[in-house]
Amino acid sequence: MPSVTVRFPPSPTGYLHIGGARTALFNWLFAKHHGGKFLLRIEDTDRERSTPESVQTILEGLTWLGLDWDNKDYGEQGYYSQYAHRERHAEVAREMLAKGMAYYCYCSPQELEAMRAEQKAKGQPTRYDGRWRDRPASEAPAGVKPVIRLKAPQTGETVVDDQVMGRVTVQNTQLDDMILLRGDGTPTYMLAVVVDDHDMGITHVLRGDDHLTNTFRQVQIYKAMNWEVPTYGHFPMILGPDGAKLSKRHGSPAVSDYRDKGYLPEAIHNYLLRLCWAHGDDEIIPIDKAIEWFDLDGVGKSPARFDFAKLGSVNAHYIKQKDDAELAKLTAPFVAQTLGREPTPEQIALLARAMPDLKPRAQTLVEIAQMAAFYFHEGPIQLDEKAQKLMTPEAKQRLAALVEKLKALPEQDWTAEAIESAARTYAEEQGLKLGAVAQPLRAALSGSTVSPPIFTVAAILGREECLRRAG
RNA sequence: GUCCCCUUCGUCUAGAGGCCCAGGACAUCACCCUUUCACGGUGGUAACACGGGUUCGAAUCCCGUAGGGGACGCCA
Repeated sequence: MPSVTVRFPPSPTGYLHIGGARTALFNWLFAKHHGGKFLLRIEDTDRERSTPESVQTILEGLTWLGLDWDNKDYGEQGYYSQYAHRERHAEVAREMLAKGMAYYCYCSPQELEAMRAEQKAKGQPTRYDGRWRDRPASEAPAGVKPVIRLKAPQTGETVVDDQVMGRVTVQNTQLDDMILLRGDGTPTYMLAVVVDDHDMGITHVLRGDDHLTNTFRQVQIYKAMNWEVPTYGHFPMILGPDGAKLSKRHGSPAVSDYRDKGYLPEAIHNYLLRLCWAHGDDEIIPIDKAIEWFDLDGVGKSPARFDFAKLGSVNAHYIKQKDDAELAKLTAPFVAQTLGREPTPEQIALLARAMPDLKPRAQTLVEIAQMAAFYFHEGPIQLDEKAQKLMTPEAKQRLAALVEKLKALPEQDWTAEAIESAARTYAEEQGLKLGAVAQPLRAALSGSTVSPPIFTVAAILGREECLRRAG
């Protein structure tokens, strides 16, 4: 058995959340760092809200991020389904019942609701009052399917030595007798997590700190079963740019949206890694370094806000670093969007050639695609407003004169250097600045006053296409 | 309401009593490079939430206040 086994347990009720991705990443990194295992468990005990589509989305998200789990060969589905183990969960609940660590409670949901309403009205904390703790089953109302509740300790305290938050203590009077098994015989989250974590041999439970208070209840279950309690670590939450919960209002909580916006998985990695975690002054941390450096002592305690500007700059870094041909391939789907059709292999090859001048100008693949759109334009180029303004009669005259010079360049001499040299010579002859010649050419070839270096553009575009556009 | 956690530049963070009148990154501003826009380079603005202690000395330790977040479901 490896010394470290961790898990990522999403509930399949929607997309893969960016916060969930961060949790998955930290677990994955922790496992890799310690030579342990990273397991995936789908928490699908809520049959109402769990969907197979959501499972798919989550699996895709993790795969896109390269967070491969080590139990891919588990069962038919390739992951551990919590629902599939419901019998085991029920068995554990019954075992606790037999040991006197749990009891039947015959309260109806309405009754519990009324109890809470009353407590709230009195300004008391809302907790189950243990009314069925010692009542014999003979007093059970007819027709009610009882739940099984944990007989939790009523005195003393429960302590968690959290690897991130430190030692946290809660008085047992703050906790109540939680439900382990529902009236319909299905396990609650609290029971299922503990049983599965135990059965899967989980050594470290690393998750968002929204689970910190759940931990005390879970520890009580371990104690009742006399099982070894795992090591815990709770990461601070990721908040939206305004400090509120990350939502669709600003940016998005869905990992798939970042892929669709043209972010690279390695950039998401690097950015997420630096939220609540640091290794000195290091900012750009490739995956192998992340594995080497990641550990719980580097995790901070305070929540972090999501900052799109920084994500953008990290993404820009990884774009610049990426191989041109590969980048062209990754950009192709986005080109298809702006183009309205799939780019041809020739167009992708052209994109790769243009890439050295495209990639330092972009933060996302979408931006690359937009910037490259003019390359693929068919028919006459539409000049944007600024370009039109630039095209004064004099500018047109200069362009025409330059085109005449360029016509003298044969196909095999159609290089960026030769074109630039022609433009420079012409500008010098006329006593003009280079820009006075280059800008009209830029407008004619790209339709804009802004583009990658125009002589390179002209070379990539080719003699024929250039003369067509500028002529 | 009860309990738990958190609090260093706008943002992410370094900092584990003297190395800090606080360092890096992003953002921002200026300059340089330059055919446009970027990239890149150089420099600047900018923070220890507040109030008490402890100490020769506190961003670092303790207490309180304020603010933020989380949990209190037969959801996970």
